[in-house]
Amino acid sequence: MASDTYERIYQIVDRIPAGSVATYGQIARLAGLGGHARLVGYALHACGRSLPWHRVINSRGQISDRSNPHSQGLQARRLAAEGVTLDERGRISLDRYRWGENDPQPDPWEEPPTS
DNA sequence: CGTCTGACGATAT
DNA sequence: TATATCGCCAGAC
Repeated sequence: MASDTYERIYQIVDRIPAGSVATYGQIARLAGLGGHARLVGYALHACGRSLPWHRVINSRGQISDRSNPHSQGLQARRLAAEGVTLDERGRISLDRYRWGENDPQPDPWEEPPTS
């Protein structure tokens, strides 16, 4: 075990449901780390476990750059396998897939009031 | 024990 | 929207 801090992070990440994604900052907050998102990223880098780390992305809705480019492709592939689609720019719609806010509520403005 | 680095985030420009 | 900077913590040396 690396430390309680990391363990806490791993627990949160393990809770992310398939088809949803969470940001590093969001996880840091849920783990009681405040806004220290960097620790989440570093923890995941050192996890080396069967964690769904691919469901964790940065606040821009993109897959963060890392030392291993190969891992980026793997993450994108895994997300796609779970139904998370990517933009042409490689961005994900956080509004749509963000963990805890993925409630389908299109609310289509069918007819705007003209009064 | 000092220094550097890293899978981030928010703010300013 | 993209780029530049700073802050923050935990490991590796």
